[in-house]
Amino acid sequence: MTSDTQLNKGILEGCVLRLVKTKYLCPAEIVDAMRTAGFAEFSEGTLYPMLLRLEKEGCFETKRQATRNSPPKKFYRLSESGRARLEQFYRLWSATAQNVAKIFNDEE
Amino acid sequence: MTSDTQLNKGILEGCVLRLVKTKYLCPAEIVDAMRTAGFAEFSEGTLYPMLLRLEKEGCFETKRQATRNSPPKKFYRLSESGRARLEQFYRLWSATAQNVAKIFNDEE
DNA sequence: GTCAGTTTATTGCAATGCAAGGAACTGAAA
DNA sequence: TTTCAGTTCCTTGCATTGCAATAAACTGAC
Repeated sequence: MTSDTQLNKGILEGCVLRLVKTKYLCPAEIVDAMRTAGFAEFSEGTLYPMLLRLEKEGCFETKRQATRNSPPKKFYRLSESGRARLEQFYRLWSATAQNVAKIFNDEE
Repeated sequence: MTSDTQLNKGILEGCVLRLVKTKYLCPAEIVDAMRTAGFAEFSEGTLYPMLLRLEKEGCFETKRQATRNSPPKKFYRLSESGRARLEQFYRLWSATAQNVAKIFNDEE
């Protein structure tokens, strides 16, 4: 495990929550969006356990959709409880980013 | 463990490295500075293991100073190798912060 | 029915925050 | 000298999450 991974803890989850805030996305679309945003290494090995965890906690509404040539895809969108969690994350993220800025922008 | 804790992973370490970039600080001073910056819950239970870890990896120059009424204090300042680690953290932090901004500032 | 391709799911490990508790050092009091 | 209180330093153990690796399940085509 690289030390890069540690910094991601909590952040990736917050971003995924944000991505499905208003529209249903399937895992492949989430991975795409994360990579496009700059999380180039974001993988399904990270996403699936995360989705399962969050779903167990009631953060999603899900639906399945048939496809050609593969098992039906599962789509995720934020539930009410997920929305609360997203807001909590963003508050914490904003505060943390400000704290870091304070420390790094200090003179000397 | 609260979920808050996860977001801190890696970030606290980067901040501590920054604090001792140019001057020797003892643990109590580091805790003070972290709390002042907004990490209100930052504790010695977090700091000491971190200092030991980073010292083992050669990130610090240290010195001891006698005190009244207590064991000698230990002071920490960044070494060359610590400086490299600090820079690596900050690059990663900046990139990550930008990625998060991309995801959260997207329309809709 | 078997096979290849795609999607979903599971298992296990590594790293770090942090609580809890303990050890060590000092000066003063007894 | 011994004990005590105060302060500082250190250690142990657990919880959480990212992520690699692997397996399972579903589908259409041959």
